[in-house]
Amino acid sequence: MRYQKIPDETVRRLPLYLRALLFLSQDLPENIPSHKLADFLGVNSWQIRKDFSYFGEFGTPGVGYNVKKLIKQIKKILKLNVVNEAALVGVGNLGSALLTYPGFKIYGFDIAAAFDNNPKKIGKKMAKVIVEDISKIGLLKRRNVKIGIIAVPSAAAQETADALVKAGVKGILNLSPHIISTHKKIKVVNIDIAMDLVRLPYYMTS
Amino acid sequence: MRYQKIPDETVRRLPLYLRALLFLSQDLPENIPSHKLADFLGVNSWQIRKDFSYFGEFGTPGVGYNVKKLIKQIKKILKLNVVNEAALVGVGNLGSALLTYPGFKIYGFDIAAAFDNNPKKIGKKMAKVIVEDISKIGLLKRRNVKIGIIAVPSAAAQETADALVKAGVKGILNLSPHIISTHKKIKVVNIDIAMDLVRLPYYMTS
DNA sequence: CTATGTGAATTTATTCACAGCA
DNA sequence: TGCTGTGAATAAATTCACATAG
Repeated sequence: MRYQKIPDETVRRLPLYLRALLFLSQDLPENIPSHKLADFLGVNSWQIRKDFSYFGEFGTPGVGYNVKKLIKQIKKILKLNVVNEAALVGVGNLGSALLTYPGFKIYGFDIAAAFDNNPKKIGKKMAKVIVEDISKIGLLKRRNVKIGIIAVPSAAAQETADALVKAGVKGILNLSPHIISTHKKIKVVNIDIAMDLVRLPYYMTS
Repeated sequence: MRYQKIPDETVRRLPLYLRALLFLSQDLPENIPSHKLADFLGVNSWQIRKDFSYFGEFGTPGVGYNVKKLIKQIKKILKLNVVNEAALVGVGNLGSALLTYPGFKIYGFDIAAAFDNNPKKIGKKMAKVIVEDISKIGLLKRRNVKIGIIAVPSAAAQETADALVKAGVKGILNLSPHIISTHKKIKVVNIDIAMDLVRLPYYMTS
């Protein structure tokens, strides 16, 4: 099973496993069996074992998985074993929330730059970064930042994406409701909270 | 095909179709063929036709789909044809972003109440609502609010969920990274931006 | 002719069940 | 005995190809 394509669904779940393991590792024995992790996450144990099996064997029968080793492995698979620097564009409410959110660090993420077009915001220090003028976005190339986060109003999303790609960014998290188009080598992940909110009534009983 | 279970994946895509149609309907002819909508969304036309086919036939061969009728249908399917009132808990950066986000309205959503435990915020008017003390959350029952949005710090997520459910809420959008457990009749949708961000390095080339 | 709607084929993902290791 | 790892079975979703409607 070791050398085959990893299902997309498995890749989607790995971050969830990682988050759970990082949380549980605070006060946990050295090893965790798949069913314990499964219970915590509300999924099935065979799902977890199957997912892990795509990457090789890092569990011990009768014992479980070594938590530290497992965390290390998942980080390696997801390429989180190095620090990933990201640039934020748009320091509104949402952007500010991201800047001040301390939770990215444990995944090896660091928002290393922030841009805005509002003169009132430019130059201000937020969290650890100083907000820069959007026109300076090209500097990302030199700084070797490969990830961009779009938190600008819808109407500016496409041009922001273009500017990010031009600045050498290879992956984009688009938080605007606008669909952006890029070269297909660029990986784009979209989050529109409205899209998830809107699904609730369909599933709600009564 | 008309009377069978609707695939979850189809339900997940319906809001995307709706968003695109609402956007396109601004300056569009009366009808749109599936391939036009598909191009706009970057998906395949047969996917769209298949998805729509689960709900009945509302297209016209040789012409396409009547945009207005289609919007109406999708809204009806998703139960968005009535106003859905939601309550926000936690008026930090993220909560504020949601409160001031005007985009929910077109989906029939209205954040009708906001709660916080910070005395400095209680009583303040934000967007259209006045922030109330978290202890007043029980009043939602009387106001018939069925949807809750959790935007509080991780550590308070579970107690917030419990309070919301006690107040009669049937659907929860959990924006905290904490996994909340509720009665299984309650529909919970989780968004953790970190989980999506973290997936980028895996897919990025070079 | 154009575009829908859908059975059938294919691909992908989930679930099961159990051999085999510690 | 307890738990992993995985082939095999099942289920679900996607893709195709085309009959059919306007």
